[in-house]
Amino acid sequence: MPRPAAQQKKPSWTMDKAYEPRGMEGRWYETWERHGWFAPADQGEPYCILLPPPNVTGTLHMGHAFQQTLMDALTRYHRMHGRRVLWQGGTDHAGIATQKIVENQLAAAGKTRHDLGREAFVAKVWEWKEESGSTITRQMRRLGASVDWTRERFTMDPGLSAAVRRVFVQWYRDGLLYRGKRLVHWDPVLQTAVSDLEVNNEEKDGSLWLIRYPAAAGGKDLTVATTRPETMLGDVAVAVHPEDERYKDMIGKQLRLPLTDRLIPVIADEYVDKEFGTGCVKITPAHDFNDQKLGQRHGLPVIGIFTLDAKVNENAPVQYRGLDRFAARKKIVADLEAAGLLVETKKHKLMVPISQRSDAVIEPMLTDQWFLDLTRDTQPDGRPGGKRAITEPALAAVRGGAVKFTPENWSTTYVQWLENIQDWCVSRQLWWGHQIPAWFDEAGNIFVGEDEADALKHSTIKPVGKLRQDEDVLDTWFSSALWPFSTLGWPGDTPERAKEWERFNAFLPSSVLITGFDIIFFWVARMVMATQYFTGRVPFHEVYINAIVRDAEGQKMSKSKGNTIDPLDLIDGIGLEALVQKSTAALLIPQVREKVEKRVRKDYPQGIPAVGADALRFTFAALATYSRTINFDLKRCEGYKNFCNKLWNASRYVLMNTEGQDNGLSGELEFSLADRWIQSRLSQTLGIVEKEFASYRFDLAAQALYEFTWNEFCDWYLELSKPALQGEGVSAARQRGTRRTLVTVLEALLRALHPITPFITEEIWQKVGPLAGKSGASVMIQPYPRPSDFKRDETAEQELRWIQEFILGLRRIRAEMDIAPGKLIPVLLQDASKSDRERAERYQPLLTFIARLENIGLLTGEAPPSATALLGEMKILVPMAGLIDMGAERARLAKEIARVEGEIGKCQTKLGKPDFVDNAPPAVVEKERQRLKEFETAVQGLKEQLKRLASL
RNA sequence: GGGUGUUUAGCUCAGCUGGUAGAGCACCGCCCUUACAAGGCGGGGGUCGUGGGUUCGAGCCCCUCAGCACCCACCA
Repeated sequence: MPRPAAQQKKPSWTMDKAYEPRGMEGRWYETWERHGWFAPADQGEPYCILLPPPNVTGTLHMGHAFQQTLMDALTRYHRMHGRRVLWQGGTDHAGIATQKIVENQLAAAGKTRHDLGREAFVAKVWEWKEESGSTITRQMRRLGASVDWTRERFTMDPGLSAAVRRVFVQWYRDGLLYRGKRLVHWDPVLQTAVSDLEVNNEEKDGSLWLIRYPAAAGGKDLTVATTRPETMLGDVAVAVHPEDERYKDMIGKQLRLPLTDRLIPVIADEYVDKEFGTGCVKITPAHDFNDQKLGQRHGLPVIGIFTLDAKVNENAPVQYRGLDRFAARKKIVADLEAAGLLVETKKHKLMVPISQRSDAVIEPMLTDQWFLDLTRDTQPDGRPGGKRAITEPALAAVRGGAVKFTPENWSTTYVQWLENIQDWCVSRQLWWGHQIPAWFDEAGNIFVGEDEADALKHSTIKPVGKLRQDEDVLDTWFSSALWPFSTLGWPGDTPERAKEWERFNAFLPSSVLITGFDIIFFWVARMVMATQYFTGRVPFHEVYINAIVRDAEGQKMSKSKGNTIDPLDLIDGIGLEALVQKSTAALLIPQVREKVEKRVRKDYPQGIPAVGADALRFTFAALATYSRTINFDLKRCEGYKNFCNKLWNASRYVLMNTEGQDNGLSGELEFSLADRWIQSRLSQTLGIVEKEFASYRFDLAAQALYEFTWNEFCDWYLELSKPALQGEGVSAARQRGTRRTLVTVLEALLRALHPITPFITEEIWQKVGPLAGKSGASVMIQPYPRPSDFKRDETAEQELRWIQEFILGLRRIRAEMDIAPGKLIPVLLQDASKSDRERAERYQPLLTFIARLENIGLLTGEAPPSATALLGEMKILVPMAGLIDMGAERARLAKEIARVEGEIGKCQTKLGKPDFVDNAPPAVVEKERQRLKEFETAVQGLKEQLKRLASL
């Protein structure tokens, strides 16, 4: 068959034969960024997403990549819908993490931060930040994240720091920030307080020691049970339950505290559980949260026995001083035993508080700290608005639906935490961070203000001597809590910043926050609290809680397990040796190294193939169900790379057939059935995508696009277009119609896929867009396709279903009868209805081409021995004449009959129940009857065929 | 102790208001057919964790139990 001239010549289309992501991705990203297309448009309804600012110390991990893929998909999707989109990016100064990195560098040189002094040390951290702080933002670019980098912020920027000071001062002046000597979670290694959220409780095997405390004067000795014998040096009482008959007579009497010369009272408190241990509890208010409360109730003294690095201090007998708390424990237990006071040592499982940052065991420690009041019902001076002024609005926002969680049940987690919240310890004994805007005079008076002058101005008292600024800095999350408004220029409602203020009004509240459940308390709740307090607005309308990324087996990814994957290694690929090297480089313990190496070699015998950013992104989208974990499987990722390749090759086909041709941009157009069908299917698909994007079901949106692309566009439409373009006797108008459909459907599909797979769609769109009559520099600034852009056509869908069944029936015969794919076969139609005959006539060229038929005939008279396919009541016969194996066909028919009879049985049972017929909606009953009828017709036809074959 | 999620094919998961159990991967055949072997065509495979209830009808709604996972709190 002669090809059109344009195809015979060297084709002008220039796409490589196989999809190759390397190269195109960097090129396109650079182009997008250079053109400023990530910046919000000047008009349109605002849409804003806040990037959870990654730590400047960080590198991109799978969790980031997943989360950012979803954010970018939404950003691009809404940008293409003509909205004024801001994806606000930036990084977090990450107090402890960052300070530790620089301290470790110093340690390598044998120095500590104290050798440098505060100013020089902080300067050094800034230096490090300028050098290394952009690693993660570079990596985000590789992923395609369309963050507006021109407005990137850092939590220690001057503007954000000003916001931090303003907030601190305002809360202080509103009576919600206070300083006090309180028991806090103390990290003895980092030597700073941490908040309750930064403490993990881990179950450990420990002991329960029973220790006898002798009676001082009369009465009996009491035996206490403790998991921390060393704290006995700070004991101030022994508590028993007031109703405990065993000890009632001892209440109010004195005991001799072993190893010391102190006398302590026996007190009664209902806090004590009679059933646990011995029913006698030693009370150490300085080093236990419960004991502290109890001590306060009873007006007991507080005796701290540890230094800030958790060594025994001068309050203890001299022989224990200077011992580390664990060494002290050993010695004390030994000494008690020697004194005959250790009654028993039992094995005991207990929860040990561990610092998230250093893995050190937390020591409750009495220190001066700043707290944000989240619990008091009234302010100290009785001013109005003090009734949980910060937390109540945050609860109301979620309860009232102003802030909506997806999946919805996370709101329960949020609400329950806020209902039981404790005051937030916001001060940290670090150098890297926002230094607290408070000053002390030499008499210890506190002056709070945005600067020293402001602090003095607002104070009613005269400072004594020189002022000295509080050495401490604020918890990193303090500035993170302000992110929704500090990044938009707050505080700054001044004329010279009018433009910025306009943005503030446009983008606060932001549209949706995408984040992990692990920081609902750390960050989400605190943003709601702070933003409402200072702006009167919620920070965002919706919170989408994304899943945690696990490995293919559902295991948590961790470096020491060796099951982490670097998203960049997926994008670029990595060889086995390089991967082994990289996975083990940071591991210090030889056994762990060995284990990890083994695992890597087993999991990735070939290393990791390069799949490109688009395939990785598509994988994330496809995995993004409402489930709370997703298992990342490399296999799945490779599958989506194949999808990209499929799209690539389909595009090559389209270009091959349309480039340099008359694609019907003008002139007479006639759309074939297939043309109308694929447009209808696309319309339907776009409807699903729209719905699923709106509900954050990225998996379903991705699935709809995947299935349309592969199962409908490629598997059917492209095949159906072949006879239309290559077949003989097809009118020019009709060929134009098909070419027009090829380019318009593909062009729209590329736009539809762009938010998920930005690079490949851009690369192809550059070629396909113009053919579809689109001008514009990039697909990313084109309008997103709408369902109404393509016509739904129910008739075309029905017609095409008939064609598909016709072809599928014949394919099955071909496959099961083992007829070569190229072999032309004759077909006879039996019991064809009028509409069957008309369809067969109308689509004869199409069917002949696709199913490789010799001809289609209508059966007149007796049927020859044939293989049979059913299409409704019609039988499609392939006469056997040398082609068909009779035994195989009999077996095939028998199998099919058995299947249909099974269905008939089910239908009959159902319809045989009066309950069903009488109670089910008539439409359902009718549908069931219809099904039964169809099955009966089918089975009858099949049986006839079987009988005919049997008689031969 | 309080809370949440989860249990569907060999594996990983969909199944949205109850009405004929699906996908990808893996597996088994046939095929290098000029868009694509990173592919095409065909096929096998599930009593939906257990026990009950509601309903004409339950993978889906209610209750029981069990397994798995996570969060918060915590008795020294």
